[in-house]
Amino acid sequence: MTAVTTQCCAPIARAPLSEDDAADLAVLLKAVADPVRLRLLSMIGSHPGGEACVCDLTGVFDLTAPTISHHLKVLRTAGLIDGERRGTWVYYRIIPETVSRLGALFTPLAAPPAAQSGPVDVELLTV
Amino acid sequence: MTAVTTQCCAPIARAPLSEDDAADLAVLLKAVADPVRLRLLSMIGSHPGGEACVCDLTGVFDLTAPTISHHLKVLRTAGLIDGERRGTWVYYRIIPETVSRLGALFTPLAAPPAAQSGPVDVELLTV
DNA sequence: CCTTTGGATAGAAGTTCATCTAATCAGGAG
DNA sequence: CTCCTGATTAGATGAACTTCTATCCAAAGG
Repeated sequence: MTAVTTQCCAPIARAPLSEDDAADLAVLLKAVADPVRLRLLSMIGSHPGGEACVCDLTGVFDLTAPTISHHLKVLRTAGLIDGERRGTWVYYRIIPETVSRLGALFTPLAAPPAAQSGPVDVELLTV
Repeated sequence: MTAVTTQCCAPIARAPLSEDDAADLAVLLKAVADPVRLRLLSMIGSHPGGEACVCDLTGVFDLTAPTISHHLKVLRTAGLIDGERRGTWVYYRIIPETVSRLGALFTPLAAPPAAQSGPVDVELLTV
């Protein structure tokens, strides 16, 4: 266990964020701060096999294919998903490291109403 | 323990998000998807006593007071912070429940490179 | 080769958002 | 009461974002 142990606050509430870190994280958060992209991310992540074809995604929304393509590109540019063409179709899958980076920002606030049974060990990411 | 136990994926990667849930969460995420608001949140949360006066916040940024006030209002409207006037000054503090709701969305993806020692119990929030 | 289908790119239109200046509200101090 | 300071509200402006249509690229089949 190489992590720093804490039982208090989320990283975001433990020390002031630097200007650079805040700018970095804002880019990442902006990528997921959209209903369509949030649903795309969850559809890709929960798809059997861990990956989803674009053709599985376009039909679900009331949007044109280029719009879906645009949103996938935003997620991809942010490093949240990765895509690969195999033959005719393109498959996307989640990049867990980036997703967990978001979670680590807000999570270790522990349980606010009823505290967890024991102290929670938290990786202190360098963002 | 009334929670569902899992050792796999973040909630966002476990089941497709409904349209309504995605819209709700996008509003919350949009509130934190800004460098200034991210820093405001972390400055308020990490301030001694758990609360910060607006006067502590305005000087740090290269922005006018009304702009800071606007950002604080966005955070407040989203339910991430709460403010109270005491005499001359207004003090803001974090609402941990809302912050942890964000963390719960992305976190339980476990440790991607090296798995945690044991399975992690995760509250399955209804969002 | 030509055609068809899946997907991405280019550019435009409408909307949302961050920021400013100016004006307003709330408490204290003289 | 009047003035000063802390903070918010109102309105305007310019940039960024979401979505569209039209076009283009890539792979597979006839």
